[in-house]
This record gives sequence, structure tokens and C-alpha cells, in this order.
Amino acid sequence: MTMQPVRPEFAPDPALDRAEMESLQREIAETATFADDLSVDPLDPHTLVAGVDQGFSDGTATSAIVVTRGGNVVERVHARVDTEIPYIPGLLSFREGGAILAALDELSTDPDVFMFDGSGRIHFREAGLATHIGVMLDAPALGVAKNLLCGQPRESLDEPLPEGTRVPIEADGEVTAPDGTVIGHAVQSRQYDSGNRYINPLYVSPGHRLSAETAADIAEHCCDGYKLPEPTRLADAHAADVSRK
DNA sequence: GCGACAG
DNA sequence: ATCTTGTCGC
Repeated sequence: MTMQPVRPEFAPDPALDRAEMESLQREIAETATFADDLSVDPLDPHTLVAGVDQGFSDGTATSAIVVTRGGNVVERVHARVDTEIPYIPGLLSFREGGAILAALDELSTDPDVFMFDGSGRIHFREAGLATHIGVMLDAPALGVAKNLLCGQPRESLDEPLPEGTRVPIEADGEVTAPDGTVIGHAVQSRQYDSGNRYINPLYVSPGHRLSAETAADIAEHCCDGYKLPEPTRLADAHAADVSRK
């Protein structure tokens, strides 16, 4: 019971109607900071990075959190909660937030950075899952998604990108930020050197207290031979393990 | 009305 | 996200 929300009034209540959820997201976006505000160097090997991911089975949502330091696991927790609402693009945090908060309540470690599965600022109202939970905790947070929710890549992503490539994602008409604002990046964390198949990039965006650049730096820094950063991979595996029966 | 949409 | 075995390629 160490990790408690600093802003419980922003809790993602699944009972709210759509307009109320969107209204809350606008308020959260106003509270969020998309600039670096950390007490530690996020790339330092001593930094505690928490990967957060969810799994669903039957009528329950399972959230798993794996805290890493360097390449080692420091703590692993999980929590199960009844699924309240279906997945609705743009309102993901209201479906998964409850399980995440329950898992955070089980955490005894105090992470320096939280890495969520999904988007942060790459969101219609700049209030994706990573922003919502990050603001509630008032902790540095970023979102790592496998697909792009909205925004416009500065350069075409139709052709395979070389490993290490980073393409800015800019706000367009469907995002509340001024057109052209860099709300995140497509990050090619892994790519095959040869062959027919190719790997898609990650879509990394700041959730809270991080700049788009630093969020991409952290995601890239946490990768170790796989497309997904280690904290996310480990949380993925743990969620899958304990999620099913 | 059309299009488009994290997990 | 989830339902699911084999299979293509390095």
C-alpha cells in the first residue's frame, strides 16, 4: 500500500458517461506536464523503471507491474478486477485504469518512471492511459504503443525504417494540441538486417513530466534485443501468466 | 455523411 | 486485448 494516487479526484470511473470521461481527460491534459521534470537521470542504471501491462480473460482484467533496475527485476505484482466497460478508442484508461490502480496498491517499491502499454500524449485530447495514470500519481510516465492512435508522422512510415530511426508524430486536426506539435515518436527499436519480413516501429509518447524526446530515449534505452522494452515485455509475460485461469 | 481509432 | 498450430525464414 505504498503507491497511492496523489490526485484521486482524477480516478478513471467507468460509470461516467462518455461526455464526462472526455471532460475529465481535458482536465487531466491541462494538469499534465510534457517537459522533463525528474529527480533522477532516467537513463542511469540505478533508475527504477516500472513496466505496466494488462491481460483480459473471461470477465476480469489483470494488471501486472514489473519494476526493473538496470536489467534486473526488483519487484513484481499484479491485481485482478472485474471488467466494467468494453474497449472504446480514446477511452482506454477507463477500461484498464481500475486494475492498474489495484496493482499499484500492491507495490512496495517507489519507481522513478512508469512505462505503460498504450499512448500518453498521442491521444485526441492529449490524455491517453500513460497521461491519465501518470497525472494521478504525479510521477514521470510514458506510453509505449504498438499501433498509432492518432497524429501524423512527419515522414512516411510505409517503408521499413532502419533500426534506431526515430520519426516525430505531429498533432493534426484530430488532436487538441496546435497543429505540428510533436506529441510523440515512431521508434524503430528493432529491425532485421536482411530478409523479407520487417518489424513495425513502436509509438512512444510522454505521459507526464517527460518530454517527447526523453520518453523515446527511455523506451529505446530499455530495449534489449527485442522490439518491446524490457519493462513492458516482462509485465506482458507476467500478466499473461497470472491472467488466464 | 465519411473516415478512423491505443488495448 | 483474445481466439490458436503450424510454419516460414535466418
